[in-house]
Amino acid sequence: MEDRVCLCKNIDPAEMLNTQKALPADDVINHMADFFKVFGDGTRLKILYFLMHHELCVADLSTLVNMQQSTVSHQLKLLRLNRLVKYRKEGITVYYSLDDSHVKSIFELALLHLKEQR
Amino acid sequence: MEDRVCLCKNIDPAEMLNTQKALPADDVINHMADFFKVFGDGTRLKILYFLMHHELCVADLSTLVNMQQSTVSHQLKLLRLNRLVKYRKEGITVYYSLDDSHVKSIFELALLHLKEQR
DNA sequence: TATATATGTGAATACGTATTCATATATAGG
DNA sequence: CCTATATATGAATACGTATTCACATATATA
Repeated sequence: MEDRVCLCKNIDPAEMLNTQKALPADDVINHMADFFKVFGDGTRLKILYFLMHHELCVADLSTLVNMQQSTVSHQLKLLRLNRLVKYRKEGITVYYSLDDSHVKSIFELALLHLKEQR
Repeated sequence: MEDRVCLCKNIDPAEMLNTQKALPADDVINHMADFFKVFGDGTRLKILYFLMHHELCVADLSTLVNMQQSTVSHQLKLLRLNRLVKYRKEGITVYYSLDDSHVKSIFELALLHLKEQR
């Protein structure tokens, strides 16, 4: 980039500085991006969708999403790391369930957006 | 996958079928995933954030996000295709603005989620 | 028409990531 | 202890994608 502070073609430099200062810090932005990335995959969306209705073990989940158990395990790990799901062990099987109250609202917003397009 | 309809380790086969039927169609799921993918990138998040506050031309946007104009143009195209931003041409310069009422709510939900983690 | 400026775009590149395979780990039962 | 079952995980692979570079396009102005 140039070594000027601001190119300011069309808005007031002072206002631009204020706008820039109001931007969330880079790590916040990155966390947000990571959060949305989790929702940016069909398999994970399906998993989350099913977990909105049931607590489910890995085997049943992999049947429902029609993917290999290994794939589902990998994705569940990602969902766990992002604290969207939690699990409970019962003997040999592991039951997963939602661990975030916002998942449903987020789904609904996305569907709203899609509906408003032709 | 196996040629059985359902492995049904732990939930009732009938209920599983119902759950499976209630899942949005694959193309809806894919559209949702694509929608979230758009938010899954820091540069685009910043662009959207700035457009929440101002209508802005490409040059000013690229200054604000501190990225090359070419990069910003590419990302704006993606945002346009997903109908998240609209533009207005004035002579030689192009002004972008938000084209979706849900962007703000979506940002807020993400921030809520992040706040609730340690 | 020639030039300058703002934006858009195709190709190349480097990096991320979803899936699969093979295998490891953990646990229950004999 | 041995076996079967459920889940987790590392390596490999194939594919997607964010960015940059170089250049094209469009528009205003001299």
